[in-house]
Amino acid sequence: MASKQKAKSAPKTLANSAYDAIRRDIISGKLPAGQKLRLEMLCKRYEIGMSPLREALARLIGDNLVVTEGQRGFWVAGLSIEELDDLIMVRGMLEVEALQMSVTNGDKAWEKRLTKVFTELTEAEKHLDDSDDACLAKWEQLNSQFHSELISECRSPWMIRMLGSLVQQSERYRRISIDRSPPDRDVHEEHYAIYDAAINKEVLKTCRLIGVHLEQTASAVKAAFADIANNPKET
Amino acid sequence: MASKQKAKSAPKTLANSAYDAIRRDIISGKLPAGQKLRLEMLCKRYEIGMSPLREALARLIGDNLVVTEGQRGFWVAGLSIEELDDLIMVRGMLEVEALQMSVTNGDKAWEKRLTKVFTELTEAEKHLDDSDDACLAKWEQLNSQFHSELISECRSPWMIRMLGSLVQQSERYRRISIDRSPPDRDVHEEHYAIYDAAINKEVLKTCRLIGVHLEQTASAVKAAFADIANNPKET
DNA sequence: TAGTCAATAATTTTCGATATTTTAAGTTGC
DNA sequence: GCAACTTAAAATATCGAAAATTATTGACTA
Repeated sequence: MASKQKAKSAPKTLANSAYDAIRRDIISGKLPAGQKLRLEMLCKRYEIGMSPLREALARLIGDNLVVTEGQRGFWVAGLSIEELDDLIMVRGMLEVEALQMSVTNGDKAWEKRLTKVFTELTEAEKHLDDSDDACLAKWEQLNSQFHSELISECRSPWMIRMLGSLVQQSERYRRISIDRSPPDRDVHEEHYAIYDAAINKEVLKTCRLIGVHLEQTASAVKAAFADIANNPKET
Repeated sequence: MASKQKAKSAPKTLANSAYDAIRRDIISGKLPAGQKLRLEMLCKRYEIGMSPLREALARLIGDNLVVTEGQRGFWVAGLSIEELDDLIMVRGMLEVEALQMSVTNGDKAWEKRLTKVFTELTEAEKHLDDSDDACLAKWEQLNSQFHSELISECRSPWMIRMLGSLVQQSERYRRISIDRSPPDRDVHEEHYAIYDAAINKEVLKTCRLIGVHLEQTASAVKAAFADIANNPKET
C-alpha cells in the first residue's frame, strides 16, 4: 500500500499483460487444470503474437501454474487431492510463522492499514448474498489483501514471496470448489477474531486463530474438491 | 535416482539449454549480481537467437535469479546482506521441518541412497585440498545431493520445491564467498554426525545437527560476504 | 486383426526483420 | 552555466514466416 506510488506505473509490455491475463484465467478456472495450451489458440484468444505469448508461459512455469515438455507444448498445471493436502500443510506452517513475526513487529501504521482493510472487508461481506459477481470479486480481493496485510510486517521478503505462491495455488482449489459449498460457517466472525487479536498484539492467540481459520477453509475446500474429483461432470 | 530411466531423455530445446547455461553462470557468479543483461550480448555468448533467449530469461525471473523492468531490459538479481539473513532464516526453518518429516518417513531404500551419497561425499572430501576445480565441482554437486537426499522423503513436493529455490539462492552467496574463507572447521565431521543421526532415526538430534551445520556455514558465508560488500574491489 | 511403416498433417520452436521505446548527445534559449 | 527540447543512436519488444519436431492417418504385411 505505498501511498506515494510514482505515477509512472510499470510500462506494460504485451508479454506482461498476457502473463497477467493467463494467470487470472488459470486461477479462476477459466482455463481448466490439465488443459493443453495450444499456442495458436492462445494467440487468438489473447490477441498477441508468439513471442510475448511464449514469454508469458515461461514465466507461468515459474509460478507452477503451467507445465511444459520440450517440443510437446504447454499445459495448465494439474490439481490433485494429494497436492491440496501438501499445500494446506505447508501454507499453514509458513503462515503461522510469518504471522507471529508480523504481529510482533507491526507498528501503528500497520494497525491502521489492517483496520482499513478489515473495515472494507466487513463492508464487502454484507453484500455477499447478493450473488453479484462483482461483489464476490471484490470480497475475494479484500480477503486476499487482509491475509497479506496480516503478515506484511514479518520482515522476511522470502516468506512473503513463498506464501504468495502458495496462496495463489490454494486459490485455484478454492475457486473451483466455491460453487458447491457455500460457506456454512461465520467467516466474518473468524476474520474479526483474528483482526482483534492481531491489533491487541496477542501473538499466540492470533496464530492459533489463523490456524483454525485455515483449517476450516481447507476442510471445506477439500470436501468440495474431493466431490469434484469423483464426479467431474457438471450439467 | 530412477534406475529404470527411459532412454528418451527430455528433448532439449534451445530455450532449455540457454536456461540451464545462464542459471549456472548466475549461480557461479560468472554473471555477477546486478549486471545488466544486454540481449544482443547474450545472444552471442550463448549462441542463440532472441526468442529462446527471452524465454530462458523469463523462466529465470521465476527463480528470482533475474529481474526485469518493462521496456528497459533484464538484470542479474542483486545480492545483499539483508537478503542473505532472510535466506538463512527461512531456509533453516524449512529445512529443519522437512528433515524431521523425512527422517521419520525414510525407509531402507532411503537409507541406502543416503549412505551411497555420503560415501561418495566422504571420498570427494579427501581430494578437496588438491585445489583442483573438477574436484571442487564434484564436491559441490555431492554436497548439494546429500542435503537434498536428506529431506527427500518428507513427502511434501512443495517443501522440496521451495527448499530447492532457497538452496539455489544460498549457493550464490556461498560461491562468491568461498575464495576468501576456506573452511576452518571440520565440515566432514558435521556431515558424518548428521548422517549417523539420520540413519539411526534420531529425529530430534538430526534436526539439531543440521541446524548447527547450517548456522556454521551461514556465519562463514556471511562474514565473507560482508567483507566483499565492504571491499568490492579485487586485485 | 493387429502391428509396422511411410506419408501427411498439425504443432512447436526458432530465426530474421521491423516497430517501438529508451538512452545519450547535442542544441537552443534563458 | 543549466535546464528543457530535439535529434540520433542503441536497445528492447513484437511480428510473421521458415525450420524442426511430433502426432495422425492409412496402406501394407504377417
